[in-house]
Amino acid sequence: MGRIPCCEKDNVKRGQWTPEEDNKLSSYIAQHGTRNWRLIPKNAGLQRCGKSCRLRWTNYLRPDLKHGDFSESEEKTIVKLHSVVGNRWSLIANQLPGRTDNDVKNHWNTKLKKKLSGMGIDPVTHKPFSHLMAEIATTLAPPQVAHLAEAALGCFKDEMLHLLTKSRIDFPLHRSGVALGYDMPPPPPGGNTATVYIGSKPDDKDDNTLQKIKFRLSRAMQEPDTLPSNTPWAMASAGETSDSFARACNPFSASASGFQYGPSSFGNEGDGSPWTQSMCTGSTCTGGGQQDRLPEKVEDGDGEEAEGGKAIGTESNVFNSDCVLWGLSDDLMNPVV
DNA sequence: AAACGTAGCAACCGCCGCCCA
DNA sequence: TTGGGCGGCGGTTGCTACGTT
Repeated sequence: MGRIPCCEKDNVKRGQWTPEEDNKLSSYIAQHGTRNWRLIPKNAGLQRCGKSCRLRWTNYLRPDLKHGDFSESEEKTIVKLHSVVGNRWSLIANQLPGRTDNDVKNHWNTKLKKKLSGMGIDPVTHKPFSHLMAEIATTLAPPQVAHLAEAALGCFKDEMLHLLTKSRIDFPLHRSGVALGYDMPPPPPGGNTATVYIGSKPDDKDDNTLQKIKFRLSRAMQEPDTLPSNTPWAMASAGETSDSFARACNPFSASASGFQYGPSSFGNEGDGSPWTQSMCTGSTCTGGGQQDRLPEKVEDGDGEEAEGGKAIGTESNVFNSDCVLWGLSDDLMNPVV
């Protein structure tokens, strides 16, 4: 069986577009519009697949496209929306005028993911790595916890070493958290520099740092209940001698600035954590079935629930009550615009 | 200066859902 | 009701520029 290819691959050109091709496509679309992508290359005199033309137009040639770096607010929007809808790039791009899904996806994969990881936040679940570990650890018996700690150490060793010793963190940990929409607690004394340098000479610190990480990780795993609440975000001080790693197990606190994850949004499951399963079931918030669908319409003008709402989350529609909490406009919460 | 590694971006691929005959 | 065509989407790949050793 198999699907019929969208065009005869033998006769179509692939790879980079030339300026001539761009001109042909642009001028054809300017005259005739984008009605039938299959016919466009033929009529425009291009030896390209219709799909390729569509992609070139939507991702590059469209006059309303914004080229260049993403602004802080754009990044913030991406992070916000990603935490809700996951990898629904087109949906996210819809909220960023002039940006395409490809742009957003690339920016996420090349920049934002690393930024979040560097902040100790899992870009998939938007939870602090340490909190994830602590959460898992609470379900395990002590011997398993020890194994988990070892395994985690193995998994994250490279990243941690990179972060802690190899190079400077070239984005401001605390402020970047705010910039990305996370509500970041104030930095620890002396740790409020815009660029944080951790460690000086990697070689003589590696072993020592590893030992510290090991110790803190084990402690965090074994004593999740003793973790202080509302303690400062501590990743920036991971190179210090304090129990910063354990403190990092504590997620962000709630405040009025920016968007935030909050217990009220997702139903606190009684562990004192603002994080709940509904937020953390996977990259695309897939709880299964249709749960990852955005509401087609959350509310109409009268505040009356309209039909077609497809909730994200488990019990309640997070969009219904949390627009304000997330600091998102109604437009953002209603992707069908 | 050359080799190698990495990051960023553009483009491709294949699947999916909608529309229409 | 069904099946084909088409556009849209997300994941992945490949190329290029830049940085590091």
